[in-house]
Amino acid sequence: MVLLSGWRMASFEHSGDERRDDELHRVRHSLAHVLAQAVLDMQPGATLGFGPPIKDGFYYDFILSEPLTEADFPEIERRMRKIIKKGQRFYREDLPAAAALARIDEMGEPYKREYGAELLEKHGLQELSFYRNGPFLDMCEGPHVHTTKDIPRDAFKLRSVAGAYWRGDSRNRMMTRIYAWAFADREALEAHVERWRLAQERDHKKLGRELGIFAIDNEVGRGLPLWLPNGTVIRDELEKLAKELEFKAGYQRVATPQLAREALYFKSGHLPYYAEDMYPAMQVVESRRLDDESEEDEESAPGLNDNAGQTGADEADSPRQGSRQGDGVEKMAVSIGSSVGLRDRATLSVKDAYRLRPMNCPHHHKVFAASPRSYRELPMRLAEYGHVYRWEDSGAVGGLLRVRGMCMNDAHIYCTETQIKDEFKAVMRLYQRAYAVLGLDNYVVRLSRWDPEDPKGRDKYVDNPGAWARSEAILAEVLREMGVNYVDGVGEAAFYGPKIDIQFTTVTGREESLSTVQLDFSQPESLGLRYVGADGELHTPYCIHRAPLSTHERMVAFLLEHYGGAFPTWLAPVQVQVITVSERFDSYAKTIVAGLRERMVRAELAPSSDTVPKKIRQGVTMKIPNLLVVGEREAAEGKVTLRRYGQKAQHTLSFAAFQAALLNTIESRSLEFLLPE
RNA sequence: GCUCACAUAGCUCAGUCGGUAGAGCACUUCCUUGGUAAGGAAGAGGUCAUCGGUUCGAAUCCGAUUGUGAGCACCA
Repeated sequence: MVLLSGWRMASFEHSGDERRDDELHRVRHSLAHVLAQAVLDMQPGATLGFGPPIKDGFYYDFILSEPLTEADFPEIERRMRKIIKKGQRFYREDLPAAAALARIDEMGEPYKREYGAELLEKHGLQELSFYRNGPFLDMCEGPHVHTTKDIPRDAFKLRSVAGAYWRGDSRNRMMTRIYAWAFADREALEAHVERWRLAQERDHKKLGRELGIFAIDNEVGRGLPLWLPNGTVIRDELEKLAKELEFKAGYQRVATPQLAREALYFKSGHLPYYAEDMYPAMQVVESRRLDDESEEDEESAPGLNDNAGQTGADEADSPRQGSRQGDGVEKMAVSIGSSVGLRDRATLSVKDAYRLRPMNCPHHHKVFAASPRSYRELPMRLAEYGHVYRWEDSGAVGGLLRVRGMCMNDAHIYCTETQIKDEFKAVMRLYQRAYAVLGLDNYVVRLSRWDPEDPKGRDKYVDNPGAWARSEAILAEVLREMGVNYVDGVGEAAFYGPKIDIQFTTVTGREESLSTVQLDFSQPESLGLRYVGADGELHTPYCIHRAPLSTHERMVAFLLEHYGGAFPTWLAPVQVQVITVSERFDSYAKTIVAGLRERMVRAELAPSSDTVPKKIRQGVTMKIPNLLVVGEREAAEGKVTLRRYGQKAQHTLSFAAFQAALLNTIESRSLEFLLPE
């Protein structure tokens, strides 16, 4: 290896950042270069994007002439190991702006060129750094290992190939991204892969099928889950919990329809801001037969598609609307009324249009508006587990996490400005209580703010900078006063105001919002909500939107993964299963089951034709929390033998004692079974 | 929506070179009455996602569509 002038050995530089200087970080970053070298070796014309280290390894983005698939992984890995074995040294060179750009031009890397120019111009860098190892040259800020021999050859594994937009912007070209795991040694890699494999076992889609929680049928529709009996039990229990907590917190329940006329959604701001996320309109069409001789109304026939003309929606401006037509949206528009004989000579006009609701708030606002309100009624807290429907992108829909029809633990709190903080705190306490009951503690609180710099700003957020600043300050104050740690989420706000979101990570490593509390300074005004203040004047209330228990869909998905399907007794679809040692004890078992069911315990008798081990196995497979084994010993003395899920130790106790303990466990929603002293 | 992969029984999967479909579990019936993770036997169950093409012949090869998964973008 000839050391070019200007190049120095990589290991001499230090960035001063402790994490970045971390050895594993260097190894991962260097492996990304080794991967790129191997891929360029196989496809000499490939173009490079970014190739950074990530939390469990690294990736590299390419534009390839021939698609790579996972079938190519063994060959790529083989070449990578070969490169590592060569002991290529990493050399660094810093070039001043002009020379750096010339160097990138020589490299023929248009994406590196774009980024390099941006670093120099926007970020004001004076020079750019380059790294070379063997024949591979990359514009890169480092750091790297000293030589490829410093990279363990058996501690990385290519994971998956995926598409990713250049600079994370869907207007840009899609590149091919290769993800890989990488660790300090083989044991760490294998342990990680094993943890990852175990996590897949907890995937809610797998557990949901195995435990009979939900099913999705394509004839019903994508993202429209069917709740099976076991899943419906969990929903009912969650609703019961929410209703109790909300009743105690002074909420009132309401019930409102799942659709409304379009005009409501123009006023609320949903159609101007979120039309592309709503199901298409259901149009009420009026048809009138034409006489053969009078054809003057011919041009009004296209009115069937002329939704905008009727409603004022400027949907032509929505860039996504056009692309969705291929998705069958046009065909889904429903004609109500006289659709008979449309092929005959008839003229059509849209009389009215309805939309499935994407959110419950406009309906609740209308409940508020149903009668004149006084400040004495505030804060008014209106709650409903409301069904909403959203036209999620096809690529986003999956399992219970992203669905097109969902049921939300929703409520809207109407209050005065001075009440906002206390109400927000009360909501935060309510979700903290709910989470404590459910045993959830692995979440992150995010203050979701608007992004005034967002190029799509006007289309994405209500344009009222002063209100944004005030409301964001109130939320930050609430969090500070409550001593809640939170992360900043610029650009994560709702269109009508900032939010406090509770973020969870799924077993597959994806972060999703579970709960949300939002401050709305926009909708009450646009819907003309008013109350009479102490001063006798009309005022507009503030509105807090909140969903501590999320949607049933998302909450059950998280709970399935959180508990690994083994629900605490109060939530379990089957709380007790009775297993008889022989059919001779069926009548005793039936008495037990009937007694428990009389007290609303979800108890069942296992089928009697199976052997005891088989019945135990099935009960365990279904993750039933409490199995009761009864035979001669128990029947004679009115006892039961309790076998708790996941525990070898068993307890034989009188049925009366068991029942009392069980009812206590359920009543208190304990995560553990409360055995008698 | 985008990139890549995948689609065989309710579930998990096999199916060779293109020659007319297989296993285990689950299900049904019968036998077994068994004390802590699969007792035994028999039976039933498939338009190989859909549509089209190539071929004497397609689960198998090609194309389109739909769906699923991973990732990206999106996410009230």
